[in-house]
Amino acid sequence: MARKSRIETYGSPLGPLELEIMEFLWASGTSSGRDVFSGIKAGREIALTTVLTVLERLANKGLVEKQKGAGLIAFSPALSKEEFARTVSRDVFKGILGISASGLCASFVDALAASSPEELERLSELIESKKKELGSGEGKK
Amino acid sequence: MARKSRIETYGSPLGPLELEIMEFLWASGTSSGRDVFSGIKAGREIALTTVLTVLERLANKGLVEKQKGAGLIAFSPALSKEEFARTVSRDVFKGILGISASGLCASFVDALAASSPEELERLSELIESKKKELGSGEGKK
DNA sequence: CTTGACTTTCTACAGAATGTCGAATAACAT
DNA sequence: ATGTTATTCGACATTCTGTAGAAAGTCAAG
Repeated sequence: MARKSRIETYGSPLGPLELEIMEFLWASGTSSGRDVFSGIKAGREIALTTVLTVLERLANKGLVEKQKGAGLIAFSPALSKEEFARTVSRDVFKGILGISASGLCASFVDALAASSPEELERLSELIESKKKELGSGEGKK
Repeated sequence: MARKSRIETYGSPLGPLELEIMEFLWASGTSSGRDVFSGIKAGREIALTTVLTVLERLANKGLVEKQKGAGLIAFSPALSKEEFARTVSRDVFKGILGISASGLCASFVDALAASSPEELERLSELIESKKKELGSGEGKK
C-alpha cells in the first residue's frame, strides 16, 4: 500500500514506520521484536513480520543494534535520539547551505522560536563560543 | 541507470538532476527546454527528452513555471533560490525539531560556521530581535 | 500542399526506498 | 517428536527519480 510521501516526513532519512519504530526504541530502550510490535501496533492492522523486517533494515542502516544472546534477540537504538538528530541535521544543513545560505538563518530562528523558544538563549551562547573558536584558530586555512 | 542515492543530496527534496536543472534556471532565468538542455549537458551523455521530462515534473511540483506563448515554451523558476531554500528548510527544521531539538542548534552552528562564518554575526542579530519579538508579543494567543 | 526539422507530449522501463507479508526454517519447551 | 514461538527469506506493491524512444504537433521552405 502507499506510504506517506517522503516529503511529509522530511527532515529525517527515515520513512514514517521506521521513525515510529525508532521512537519506540528510544523511549523504551532495548526490546524484543515482539515488544516493538506490541508497542507500535495499537488497534492498527500491521503484521509482526512487517515490524521485524523494518527492524532488520534499520539494523542494516546501523541505526539499530541486534543483540543475539541468551533468549530472544534484542534490538536497541545504536544512536541516542540526540545523536541521531545531530547526524541527520548536519547532512541536511550541508545540503541546504549548498543551495543558499541566505534566508536559512531566518527560517531556523523562526522554526526554533516556534517550537522551543527556550533554546534561543542556548543558541546565542553557542554562537558566541563558535565565534571565539573561529577567532583563535585563525591562521588555519 | 542508478542515480545517486537520495541520501547524498539530502537537504533538498530534489534529486541531483532536478537540482542541477533548478540551479541552471536560477542562474539563467527564463529559458527554453533546449537552452536548459545545452546548459546542463556538458560533454555528458544525456538526452534532450530526459531534460524535458524533468522540467515537466518540476513544473508539476510547482517549482517551475511553463509559459507557452508565441514561439517556444519558456520555463522559469517559480521560486527564487532563496525562497526555495527557505521553504525547504522550514519543513526540514520542523521534521528534525519533532525528533529532537537538543543538538540541532549545535549542528546548525557548526554547519553554518563551516560554510558561511560571516553569517554567524547576522544570526546573532536575528536571535536578538526574535527574543525581543517574543518578549513584547507576550499576551498574544 | 508536401516535406523536413524542430518542439512537445506520451509512454515505458529501470533501480532504490519503504511498507507489507506469507512461507520456510530454526529453536525451544513439554 | 511435536507444537509453539522466533527468525529469516523471498516477494510484491507503490512512489520517486533518471533515462529516453516513439508519437504527435508546429511551422517554414519549396
